[in-house]
Amino acid sequence: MLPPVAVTLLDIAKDLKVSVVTVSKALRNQGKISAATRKRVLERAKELNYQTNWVARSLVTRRTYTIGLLLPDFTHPFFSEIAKAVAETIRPLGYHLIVTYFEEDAALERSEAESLVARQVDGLIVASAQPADCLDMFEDIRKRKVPYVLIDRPMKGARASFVGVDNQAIGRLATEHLIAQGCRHIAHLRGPELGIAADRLAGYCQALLMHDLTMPPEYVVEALYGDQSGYKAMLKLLRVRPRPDGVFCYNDPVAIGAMTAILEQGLDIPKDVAVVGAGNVHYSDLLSVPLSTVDQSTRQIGTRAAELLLEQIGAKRPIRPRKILIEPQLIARQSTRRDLKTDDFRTDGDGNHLNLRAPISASRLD
Amino acid sequence: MLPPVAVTLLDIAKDLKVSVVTVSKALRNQGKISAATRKRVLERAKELNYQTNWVARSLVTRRTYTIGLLLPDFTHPFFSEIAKAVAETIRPLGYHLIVTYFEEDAALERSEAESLVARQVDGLIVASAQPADCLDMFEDIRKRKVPYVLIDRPMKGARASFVGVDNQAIGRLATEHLIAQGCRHIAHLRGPELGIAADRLAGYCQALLMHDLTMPPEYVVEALYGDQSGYKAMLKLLRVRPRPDGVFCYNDPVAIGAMTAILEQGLDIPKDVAVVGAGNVHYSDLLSVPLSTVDQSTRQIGTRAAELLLEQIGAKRPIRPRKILIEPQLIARQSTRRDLKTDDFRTDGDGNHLNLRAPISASRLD
DNA sequence: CGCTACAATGAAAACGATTATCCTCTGCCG
DNA sequence: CGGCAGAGGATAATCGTTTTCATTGTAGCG
Repeated sequence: MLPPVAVTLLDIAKDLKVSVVTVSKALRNQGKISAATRKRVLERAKELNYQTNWVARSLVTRRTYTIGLLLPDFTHPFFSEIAKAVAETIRPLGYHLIVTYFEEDAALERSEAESLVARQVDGLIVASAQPADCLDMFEDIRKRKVPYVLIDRPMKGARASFVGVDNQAIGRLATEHLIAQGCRHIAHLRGPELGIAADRLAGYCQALLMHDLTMPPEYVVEALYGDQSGYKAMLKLLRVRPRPDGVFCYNDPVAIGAMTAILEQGLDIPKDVAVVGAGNVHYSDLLSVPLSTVDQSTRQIGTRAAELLLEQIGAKRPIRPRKILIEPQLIARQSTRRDLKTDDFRTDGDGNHLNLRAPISASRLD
Repeated sequence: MLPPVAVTLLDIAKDLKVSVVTVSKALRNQGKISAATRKRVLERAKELNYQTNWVARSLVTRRTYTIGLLLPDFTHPFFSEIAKAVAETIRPLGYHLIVTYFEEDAALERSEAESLVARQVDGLIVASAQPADCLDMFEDIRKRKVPYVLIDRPMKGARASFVGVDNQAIGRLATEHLIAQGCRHIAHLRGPELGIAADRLAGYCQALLMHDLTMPPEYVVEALYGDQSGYKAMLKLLRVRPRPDGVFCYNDPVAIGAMTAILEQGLDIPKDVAVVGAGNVHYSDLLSVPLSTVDQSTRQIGTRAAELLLEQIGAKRPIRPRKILIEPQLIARQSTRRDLKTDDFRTDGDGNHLNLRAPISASRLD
């Protein structure tokens, strides 16, 4: 029977009549140790089922091999995919993830950040909801010399690396796709977040300009995040004349709401109105009309952020912050492609996009 | 300017010309300390922006205030909801969550469990993929005296508390609902997992028996997890005569695949074939035919598991393991209710089930 | 043989807290 | 005046590692 509490270096040392130092070195295969004693130590350690006490080790090495992930909500598929990608990237190096969410509550976010720092995480990845003028949280973190990387939501003034999508490109891609499909009256249901929504709007405008299309101001209607608001905004939009024949929606949920409204009015998608969303939420191809969307390579955001962070953690001196914008990709489905019928999608047999149990990202790995 | 590295108790102590112990006691408001010095300490600590070094504290208290969450995949909405519920429950007590996933890889699961234990987590919540006969992982954990709670997938022989759904009740509820809707030829697309799928199948049989209905063996077809397999299995099922007029599917993805197959054959849902799934995956009401399903109160699983674990952590002696089965709830939507049309659902205006950004669980809190 | 060089090991001092124990006042009472 | 109690605080030990540096022992070499 093994001892009731965990085996320590000292136990092994006494057992072998050597010093703790020797055992420690042997186990880490570091420093000068004869092959013979090393072998003895390793064997005995295995027999006793020794496991490193990471708390003790961390105290002296000042490395916990944990990184903190601070998210608005890890239930949201966008963030949970990021979390997974991060975890996947850091795992081979022995890192673990402490995740927290703060539900868009800036105060909670600050206290959680502090708490993670107190736990001595080696680094932090944050999708922050701090108001634009409020940088003290980041100042605090910087003072504590904890490396951190921002994702998804850029923060002006926070001197840290950032990884996100090129939101302007999203707007551009979506709008250009509608144009290519023959739409000439293209509207936009814009989102509420200043930064992101503004960029997508800018991309939309840019694309229109490049094709010498101009739209009346009523063509841009503010929606919020969810489909309810998309539904309402779309109803408003459908009363505008000339009626739009294409809509670029801030995100997929908004697009879903918009589609509901359109169908309810007895109009056809995409014949009467074509719809593009953004985000490629993983069920968007299971809807009654599979939704065209712009994929934001969610996994890549996580992966790149993790890589950047690890690089910073490994570095002696702080590294110059970098800004990485992932290029989005258009995914055309039935809600915009007038040449296709439902069944072409439902049974396209590539076997990926219908499989919910497989890693959701399987069809999007790059 | 604050010191470049973190402030320690010693810094405060020297500053105030008292001992570290005094500072420590003052900050924790414990032991005998005069109100005056306590106040002085607190003030100075705040000024210097002192933060507890949790690693150091953990080393001596043997408490890390972290709990490990070991999941097959936290990208899956079922598990990410659980994770959130757990996090929410433990947060008020100062606990944090270290999450890992193992993608149904039993070996990876074992190594991750070991790793979490080495990190001295105070407890563990596991949705295990260990084969039924393989308990050594749990034995190891028990030997290390780390409390743990199993969720979702029961493990015979692991002497630990378990929280999950009553899968048999799921089968019963779903089948009885179909019967109540007038179906008389009720088939089942069963899942692959022995434990869970078997229970749901048993519930299905039980319900049939109680209503004196008997089915030919061809009415039970094995599907796997995903919608691809549901699609194929349903095609097979549709060739059986008499053709089923109701199907209970192992889970929502399978049901979605099945619906695709049914619609493709030119049949009507629910008129020709009614469909029930299980799980209430959060987009099941956005499908072309909103899917009736059995809700498994995912949040409750997380909450109860966390409560059980905390109780165990707080206890001096190990607590007798408990088994908690959450009662599932039927959610009738259009795929079974012949009295309703699509629009009744699409615009039912309760505002919750359409809102994807709001906490997904908002409509399911109990 | 004496000296250097190096390989293998160990002793002691961190790391930053907590816990148990011990000391020193002060005030009070008989 | 002696003794005692208790409040308030200090000292020392501990948690399980790593790190730095000193101490061996052994071999190589002129």
